[in-house]
Amino acid sequence: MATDTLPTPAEEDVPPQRYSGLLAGEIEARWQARWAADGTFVVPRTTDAGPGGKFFLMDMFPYPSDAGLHVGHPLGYIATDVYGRYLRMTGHTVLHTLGYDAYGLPAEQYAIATGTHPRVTTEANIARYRRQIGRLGLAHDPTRSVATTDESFYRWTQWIFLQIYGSWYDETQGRARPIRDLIAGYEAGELTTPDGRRWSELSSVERAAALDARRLAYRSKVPVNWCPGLGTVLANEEVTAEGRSEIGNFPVLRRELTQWMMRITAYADRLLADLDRLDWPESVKTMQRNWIGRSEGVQILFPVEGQEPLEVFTTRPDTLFGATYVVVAPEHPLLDRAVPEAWPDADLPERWRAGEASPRRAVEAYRARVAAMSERDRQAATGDRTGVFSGLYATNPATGERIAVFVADYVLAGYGTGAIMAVPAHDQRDFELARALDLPIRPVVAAGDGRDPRDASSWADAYPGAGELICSANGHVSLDGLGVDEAKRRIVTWLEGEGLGAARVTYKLRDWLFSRQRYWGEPFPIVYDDEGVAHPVPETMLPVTLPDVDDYRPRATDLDAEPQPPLSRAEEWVQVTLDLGDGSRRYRRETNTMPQWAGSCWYELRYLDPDNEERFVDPEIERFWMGPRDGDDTGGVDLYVGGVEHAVLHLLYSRFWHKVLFDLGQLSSEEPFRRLFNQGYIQAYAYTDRRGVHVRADEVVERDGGFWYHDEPVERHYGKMGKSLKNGVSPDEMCDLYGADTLRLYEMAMGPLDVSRPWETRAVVGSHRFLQRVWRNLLDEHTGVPTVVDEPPDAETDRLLHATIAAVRTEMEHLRFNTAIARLIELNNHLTAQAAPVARAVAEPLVAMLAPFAPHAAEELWSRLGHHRGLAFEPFPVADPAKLVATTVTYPVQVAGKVRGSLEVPAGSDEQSVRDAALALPKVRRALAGRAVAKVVVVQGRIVSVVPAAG
RNA sequence: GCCCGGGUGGCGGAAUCGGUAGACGCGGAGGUCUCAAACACCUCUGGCCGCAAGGUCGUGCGGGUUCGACUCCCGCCCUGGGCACCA
Repeated sequence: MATDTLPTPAEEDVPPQRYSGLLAGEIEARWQARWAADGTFVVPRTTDAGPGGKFFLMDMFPYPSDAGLHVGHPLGYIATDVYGRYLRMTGHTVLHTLGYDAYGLPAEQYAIATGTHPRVTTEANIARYRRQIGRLGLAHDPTRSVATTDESFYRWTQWIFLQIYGSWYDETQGRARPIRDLIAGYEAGELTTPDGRRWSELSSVERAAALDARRLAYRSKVPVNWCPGLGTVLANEEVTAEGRSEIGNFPVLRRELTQWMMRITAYADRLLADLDRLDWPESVKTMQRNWIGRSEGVQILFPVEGQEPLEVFTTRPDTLFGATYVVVAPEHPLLDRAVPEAWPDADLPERWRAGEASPRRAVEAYRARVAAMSERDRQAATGDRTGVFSGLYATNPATGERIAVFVADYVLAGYGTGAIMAVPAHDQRDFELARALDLPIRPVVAAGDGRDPRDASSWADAYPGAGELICSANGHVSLDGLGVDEAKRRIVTWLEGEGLGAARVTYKLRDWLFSRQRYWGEPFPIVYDDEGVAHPVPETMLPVTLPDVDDYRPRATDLDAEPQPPLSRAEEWVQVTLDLGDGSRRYRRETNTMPQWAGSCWYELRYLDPDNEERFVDPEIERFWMGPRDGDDTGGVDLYVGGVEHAVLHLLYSRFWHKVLFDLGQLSSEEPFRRLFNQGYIQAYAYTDRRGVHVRADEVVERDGGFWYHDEPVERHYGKMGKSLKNGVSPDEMCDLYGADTLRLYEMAMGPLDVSRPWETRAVVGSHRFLQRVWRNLLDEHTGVPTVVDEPPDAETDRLLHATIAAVRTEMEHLRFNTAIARLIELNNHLTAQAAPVARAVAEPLVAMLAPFAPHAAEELWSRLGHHRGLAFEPFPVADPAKLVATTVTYPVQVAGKVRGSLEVPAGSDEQSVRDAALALPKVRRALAGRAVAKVVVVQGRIVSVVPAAG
């Protein structure tokens, strides 16, 4: 817009000391400089908080993107800052800082596109974030702001990796232990090696393998999303629905590759159980519970002709008599060795054979087809059930029947045992395959929904519900007539007695794929010897620094080649001569890097002790800030605020690392985050013209019930704020226009913290006007001199002040900043309406209460009111209980449930006098219209309800 | 499909041990100031009927409990999010 070409309006019209955006900007710069110079918010490296206690306050740290901030980003940061400032004013020692999650893909992709080193991009982005966030006046400790890309930080990320690598999970003790205990256990014969041989009989390579089999960080061949075009594996969310890479649109295949894994599944039960001890939103706990996916079932052995018995997992052992076939996952190892060369029977149904000449060919074709599909495709294809006969037969251990073993993609290799007993009558998926391949369906639970309980031929779907067991007896056990739960118990008892099965708990949670074929991440502190055995890099040699390379691109190779991470081409770095205790030898470094989650798994700990060069965190300091408080407390950060998008991954991974470190005696706290709060998001309207192209949202006007862009009608929708929708608003713009204090106040006033809401730039002026009015009530707008008087306030104002203090304190404690602000506005509106000089005894508490929200303006007012010490550590006002007691009470009076009048009586009036006064009200008498009074309800201090007689 | 949230004026929201629905803010209308505009300030602002006094309807929909229901109970509808072949 072209305002800058118009004559400047007469500035002298505006009083020089009016609280304008310009003045706010000047004040803010001044106070920020003073806080920085005085080190106001630097937290001493203390382990003594004094009588007020300590508080460790944290935000989820940002990834510094090149797009910079929009006004939605700092919502949580402002909220924690407001709360932190309140806590300081109520005597707490507050630890609050902000670091940067600086490894990540965008910087790497920018490097691929432009050749700029990711470190250059990242550092520039961090600097920009610091400047933008700094303008908001957040009371962070600047000396504790870390970045995950700092050598002094990732050195300890690598160190923690080595701790995990150097540990195993002792199931009997339910905790991680150092690997040397495992070696001792193997040596002493207390623990059996994977293949059962004695430790002393194993070669060095075999010993390494025996240890790797139980390490918490281990290498394994796992199916991954392999993208040959990009030369890397991809995360599921980087693969499109069409099974191609989001970037470049290359085909993505499922492929088994050797990758680093973290044995998070060892912690499944503790990660689940300890959720109950955390003060987290119930929704996040539920998501984690679902993700961990504990289910109790039974593992049952099905004998297979000519083979080892097949183990299946089921949660419905009660339906064992209805198992008419068995299904194994396409990846099941049984298929690698046991599939026969020829069909066992000449007259097999055509559909079982999939048109192939032999089971081996049928299974191979099926496996190849499944392997070519992405996980997504595989799950999308639920409509058409497919499967082939393996040529093998098993025996149902309950009925003794010979039943066929099928291969079908709906059975997943990674869950349970990768094999199921199919009960088509009572499982929908089994039912569908049975219908598709014409397999027998035998009901064993009587359906109570009207269908024929004994003949499934007319059923439209499976019956998964409860009911009475039928057709479920052999010579040794009978379930007939039992309910599902009782039948489960009885069959399990029988199976266990026969040695055919055992109760087992299974989890959906999988081990964590921890390596990436990328450049911009933490190198693994691992080297390999000539035999391919992995060795940890000694702690004293950390960090293993990330070398420079000239090409950040993962190498595009042919389909079958192993991926070549960018680091593999840094030959001088890869080849290393080390003395690991047996003399100098040549080793090759691990060339994968860690995933972006690594740094965020432990950054809260580094905030505590960022300069420590001896340890990742000093134990005393960790105990002080994060240690458990009482019997069942887990310890952890006192309040962690961030978006709900991290409900599962980040918050599960960091819990896992924390627990490992706790088990190893490195930490006193059992959980990283004692209390979690999810803030909502700020979203924004976006507008498209009739071509569907986004137009600049800040140039759209609302008129005649529609939206217009340069006199063209446009359509409005709602979405994320950002460049692509042309609806971004930066905090800088708001600071320029109104000042940071206004922006802070607006973001806190627009709604409860946990609720998402639309941004509305034109509404920001409301918060600005409020500050302007406070300013005008306390200072002369022309001279800037305080106008407050030392006389005491009138009784009404005094009561309102104390009621406000009490209310604001309550709201602040509960993070309800929007209603706290509303109370402050009400108090100030009252002062405005009085149109008289404000008493100092009101002005000062008002300024102090404003300080958490608008710290710069509050400091400025505080100082102009004659205080030389800053406001940051001034005590928050305390309400005088004597002044909270009202002298009169106003009762609304209802007649027949409708409010007809109101009644003011002295506080403490007895019920009888309230009732009499209410009935005497003319409006009440009129509403009664001559009817008799059946009953009068008087709720002390609340309401009077008059019930007229019927008729 | 399963599991969590959430539906209140034109808009963001307030009020839930059941007790005057719409605090506070935006927007809107009118006014003051100004040559004028912007800023600022003042008044009004849920719908309908009414000159007014007042009446009446009203918290997604339909029932219920109660002197009294946004709040509790039953049955729906809509919507945001998470998970999704987990045997």
